[in-house]
Amino acid sequence: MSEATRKLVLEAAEELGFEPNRLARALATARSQTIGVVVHDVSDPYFAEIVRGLEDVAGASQYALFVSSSDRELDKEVAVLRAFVASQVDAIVLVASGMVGPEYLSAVSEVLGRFESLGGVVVSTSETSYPAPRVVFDNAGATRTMVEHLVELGHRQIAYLDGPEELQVCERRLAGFKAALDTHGIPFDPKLVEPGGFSIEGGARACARLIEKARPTAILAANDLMAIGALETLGERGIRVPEDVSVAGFDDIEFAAHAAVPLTTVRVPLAELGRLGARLALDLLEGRPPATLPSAESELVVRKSTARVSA
Amino acid sequence: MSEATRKLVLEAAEELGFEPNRLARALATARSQTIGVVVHDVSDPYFAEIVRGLEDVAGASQYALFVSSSDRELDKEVAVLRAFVASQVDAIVLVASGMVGPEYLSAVSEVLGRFESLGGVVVSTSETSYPAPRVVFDNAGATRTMVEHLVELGHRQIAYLDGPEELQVCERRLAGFKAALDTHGIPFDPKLVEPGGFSIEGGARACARLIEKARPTAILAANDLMAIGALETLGERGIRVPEDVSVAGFDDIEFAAHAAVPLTTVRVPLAELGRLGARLALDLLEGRPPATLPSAESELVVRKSTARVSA
DNA sequence: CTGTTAGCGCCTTCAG
DNA sequence: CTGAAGGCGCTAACAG
Repeated sequence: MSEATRKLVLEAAEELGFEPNRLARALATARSQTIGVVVHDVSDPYFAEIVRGLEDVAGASQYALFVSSSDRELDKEVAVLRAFVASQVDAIVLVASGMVGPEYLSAVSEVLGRFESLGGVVVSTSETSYPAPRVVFDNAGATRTMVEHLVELGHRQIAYLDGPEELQVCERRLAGFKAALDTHGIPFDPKLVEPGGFSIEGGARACARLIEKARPTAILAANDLMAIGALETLGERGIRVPEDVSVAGFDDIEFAAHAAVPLTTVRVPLAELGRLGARLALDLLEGRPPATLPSAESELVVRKSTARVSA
Repeated sequence: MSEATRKLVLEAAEELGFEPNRLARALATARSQTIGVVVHDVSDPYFAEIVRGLEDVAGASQYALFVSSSDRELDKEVAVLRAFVASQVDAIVLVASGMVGPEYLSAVSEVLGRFESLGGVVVSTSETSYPAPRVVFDNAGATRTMVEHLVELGHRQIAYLDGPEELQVCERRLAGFKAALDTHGIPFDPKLVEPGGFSIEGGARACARLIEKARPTAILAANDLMAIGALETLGERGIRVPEDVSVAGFDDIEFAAHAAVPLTTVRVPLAELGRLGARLALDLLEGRPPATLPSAESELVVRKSTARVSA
């Protein structure tokens, strides 16, 4: 075939919008240019923002993203992971926090171990016991920072609205909470901890249960969604925020600044977490030395929902 | 091979967690069990909720979802669509609203037309000029309902915070706005329309520009995000909602109920839109007669941000 | 009805 | 350097 013909063919292909079949290419090269992303729930702004970050850098390198929600159920998570490996994704990103307990690790290891031994890359942007390279975020430390803010405002009766206790991220956040109390000589009172779902509704209910049995001067929620739910419950009861009780969130989802009372919270750079996670996965895939321990820093964001303790 | 051997192999496969290679299967069968979803921005709660709905029903039928954001840019959208067809997705779901103008239709048709002529299925859950089977939602009608609510409260100076004018969904919503004014004998005043980005920030700015030049008694935003932005701007200016001015949103994203002032809005059943879209795509893929014109109904949700006009 | 074979579209190898 | 051939893992069509 002459050079001229070659050009003609290429042009014709271009004109006809011909696109090489990625499936066939993937089968031949054992590279699908595809990354599987497991989240707990895509419609949760926390995950949605991370996915966006992932998409931005993965997309720039022509990787397509499979996104699936596990609903914080081990079975679903395993099913999703299985589907990813069956689809020959090049990498899997664990955005969904791992679960506490040995069943999680063993179930997940069974799938991911095989995946990795076949050359698959696994990275994590969350707290998980599965030993994968990860983007580090200090959940415990960030929680301590928040507690410190509350303590500085004079609070000592600090309640904690915990998320789903089976999540490792909740364990870490709770650990930070306890540690902070400890360093400030505040005894830990289990009655001041109330778990609930990681949602507005969950936070609202947990808060309702909490104020039935205790009267804290401050309430720290395990995430912004729960804090927003707390705001709602408090509002219904005529308890003013921050005059009667301070409320703090965690994550700084976009909406935190626009809640009924603008939320004091800890900023977690979600999109950045996603970007770093994707970069880490790409580096590993292309055999580049990954950026030295990619880590995302938190930042205390003080808004209107916390104030000096009154009386 | 004997029956016994067969069983043994199957068991062994099960034990080893063997999963057939979906890529190879896809190549052989020309069915990838994969659906491409184009949204404007996954981190926007509007799209995140729709994607969740899509995922739920597609996942139940073992379809995996590619999700990509176009950022409301034609070039990106075309690139995303091309990538989807190159990936041999079985169906493409247009969640991202189409754009006004002939370039959109021709650019998108070039890719999608080829895709369809090769047996691909295209469906839409949004306003788009591309002639694909779709889940119907009456944007104009829902907007009229909202305007009617405002009119019943005595408002006649109604401003409209429009979204990105190049979006077809905005065109529809604006058309509904104008039509409603017309049926109530309220002259349409272009000064009372201010466009902005479909975001909190965009709404905040548009609202700021608006109140520089006009004093409406009610402000209707093209979506909840913009309405939330308007709430912010109004709050900064000391303008009370709903006492001084009523504000209404559109979509009823989860946060609408928890905004600084709980938003009166129009509920768009987002997750349902996604579910219907996925079902439509699946029906078409499996050659089933699709549900008769799948359509999603809106509902007026009156909360605290709108009130009878004062004075 | 089981067992074999060709081929999906591409890439990589090897020969020319 | 260009061109032909084999194979990626699977399924469909076929022969036995």
